[in-house]
Amino acid sequence: MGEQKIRNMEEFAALSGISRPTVSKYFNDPNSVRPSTRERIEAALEHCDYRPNIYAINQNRRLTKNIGIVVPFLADPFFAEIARQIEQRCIAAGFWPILFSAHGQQELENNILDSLRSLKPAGVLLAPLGRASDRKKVEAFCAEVPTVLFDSNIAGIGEAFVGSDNFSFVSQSVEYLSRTGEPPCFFEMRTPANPNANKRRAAYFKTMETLGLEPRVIKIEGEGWSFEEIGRDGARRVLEDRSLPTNTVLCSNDRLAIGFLAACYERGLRVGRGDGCALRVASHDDHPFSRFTCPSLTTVAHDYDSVANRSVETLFELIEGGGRLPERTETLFPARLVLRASA
Amino acid sequence: MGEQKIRNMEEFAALSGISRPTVSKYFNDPNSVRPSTRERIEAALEHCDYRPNIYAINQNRRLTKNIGIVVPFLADPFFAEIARQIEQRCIAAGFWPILFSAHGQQELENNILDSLRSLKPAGVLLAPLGRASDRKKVEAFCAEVPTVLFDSNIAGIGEAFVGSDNFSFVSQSVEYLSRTGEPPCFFEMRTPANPNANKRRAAYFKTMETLGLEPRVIKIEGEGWSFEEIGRDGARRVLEDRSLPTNTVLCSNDRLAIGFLAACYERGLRVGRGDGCALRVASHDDHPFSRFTCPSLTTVAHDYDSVANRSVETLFELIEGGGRLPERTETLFPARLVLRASA
DNA sequence: AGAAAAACTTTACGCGCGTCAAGATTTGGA
DNA sequence: TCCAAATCTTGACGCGCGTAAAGTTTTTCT
Repeated sequence: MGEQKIRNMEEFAALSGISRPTVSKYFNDPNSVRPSTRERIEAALEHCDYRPNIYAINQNRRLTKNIGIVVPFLADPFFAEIARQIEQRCIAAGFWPILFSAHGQQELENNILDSLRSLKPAGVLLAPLGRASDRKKVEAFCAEVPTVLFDSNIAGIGEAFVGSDNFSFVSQSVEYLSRTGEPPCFFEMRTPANPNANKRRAAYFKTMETLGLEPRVIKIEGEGWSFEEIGRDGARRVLEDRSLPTNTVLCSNDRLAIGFLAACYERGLRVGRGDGCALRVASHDDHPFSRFTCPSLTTVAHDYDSVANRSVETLFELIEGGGRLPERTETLFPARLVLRASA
Repeated sequence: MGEQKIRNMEEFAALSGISRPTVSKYFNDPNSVRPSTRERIEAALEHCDYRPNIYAINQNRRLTKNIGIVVPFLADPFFAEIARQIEQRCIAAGFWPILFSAHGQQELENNILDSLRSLKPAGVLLAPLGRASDRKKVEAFCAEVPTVLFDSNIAGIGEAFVGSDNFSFVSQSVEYLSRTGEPPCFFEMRTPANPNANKRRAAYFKTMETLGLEPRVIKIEGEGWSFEEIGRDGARRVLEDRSLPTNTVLCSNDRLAIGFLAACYERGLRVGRGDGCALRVASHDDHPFSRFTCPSLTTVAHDYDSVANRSVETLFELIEGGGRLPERTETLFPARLVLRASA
């Protein structure tokens, strides 16, 4: 291969002995041509590495095969991991995924949406920043481009939402902790970036009420996406003040918990469920690093696979349906308690 | 804005009262037209949100404004962070960065290179997988597309390399550790994924020799990019066997060290430089999580900023030079020792 | 074997923009 | 004020491919 220099489909068609429109048909769907024709084209492809010009292709299609994937913060391995899974599924389905991260900034999220408009994607999978999102711009975008939201919901925006069931997360952690020791207080940011945090707080109240226990929430200061640092600094203060109402802390998410554990370690507080332990700490997300914390973190896991799968499936349905779904569905997957050493 | 529906540059030109070729000129470089003309065009842009069709643009350019960014493993926050910095610099310079991750797999890296060829990028910033890379394919790619390697070097491939100076990393850590306690043994994977690991081992030998100390290397088993797990499992074995030759361990990189610390914690070994500590552990990279380990990790930091900056600058020079540089340069930035609690 | 169906070839146009050439207009400087 | 330089307009072609229409060949099925 690589002998000839083919400049366009015309030349390639001549080389293969098949007419250009048929070759074009082949590249759109290899199964749409007769097997014997397909063989001749593929034989020709062995002799040169011709590939159709994607810009010319996309210019003449109303819709491209591009799929935009937008996450709020790619430096969080949680998003990197789910983006990876989504990416692979799009490729397997013959689409061209393009990954974007807003890096926690509204301005960047807006720029990404603008870029995506230019790309004329067949569809977009969007995990919005949440509180920091420019709601109107996201809404306007979703009205133009077939979009499925994932991870973080914005009511009424996008053709569908797929995510994890925050109530399932929190009810499991709260029930487990209450059953095996002191009921937990809830440790979170005062102004969380992500709307899931609000749902988790609500679920905490609800579950504590159901169990007949008194809820206690600790709100810490901090802005942005440096959750570990915010969690550590907040924990330092709480431990300094000795203001923890219980010996059991349920963090809103694993990244805060990672910071909490760091603060505990600094103060020489032993965390875990053993006898010599001063505290139990648990959390939610099953962050990729949570199995390597000290102690390893008891948490509640997202069903990554299902969320990625269903997000992509829903987007494909949306694309096949011409960009609209009969109604906006919200799919929530239950979580799974992961017992480790910290609680 | 958003009143009119503009379908192409022809219509937009009519609306703005400027001829289409001049409008085209404006979009290629707003400063290439007379200020009064620019104002009229930009006034028209207020009334409608016209943007040129990028596919039509790129079809008629030999080179696009795209820049490919390829990293080996995006779920590693180190790469996410450096990709972010590179991305922002490209955008600031008017380019379109497109981010790809090989997710540790050769097949994916090859696919990415194929995709990039189709994108006709102005240039590519490539951090190759390293040992797992398909050397010939990477070489063939770099011969076609102006490419700057970063982070991980492959001798002779690409127009330039920009990365960190592994000798600087290791000499600083070894000297510090030897000066303040027992000299370190070197903890690494037997078959490291990344060529930097080999350079670090060599630097360890060299530095130990210079200091007149006997080098001791611990090689652990494991394949792939789950370094934390590999490090933890390797450490478990070493601690179980009591086969550590010294009380000071220098890990090849932070992710191995994170696993090492987890294993120490499991066994109740106190890590740090204090009196009650059984072990000192240090490492290299200043991974974003290394400040939140227990104890926080003494490490040697990449000069992220300089590496990102110089990579991008070098690529821009390459692009301006028409895709070739006078000679292949290798730029190595020194590292910076970061003292924390673990050593 | 014959006819209908399927797949192909030929021819041609259009997509939206880059870019060139020739001529008209505006600008800046003496 | 006048001229050269800079900038603009007009008109036209080409990029590589999608896609439609009309006619031809091949396949499939009875």
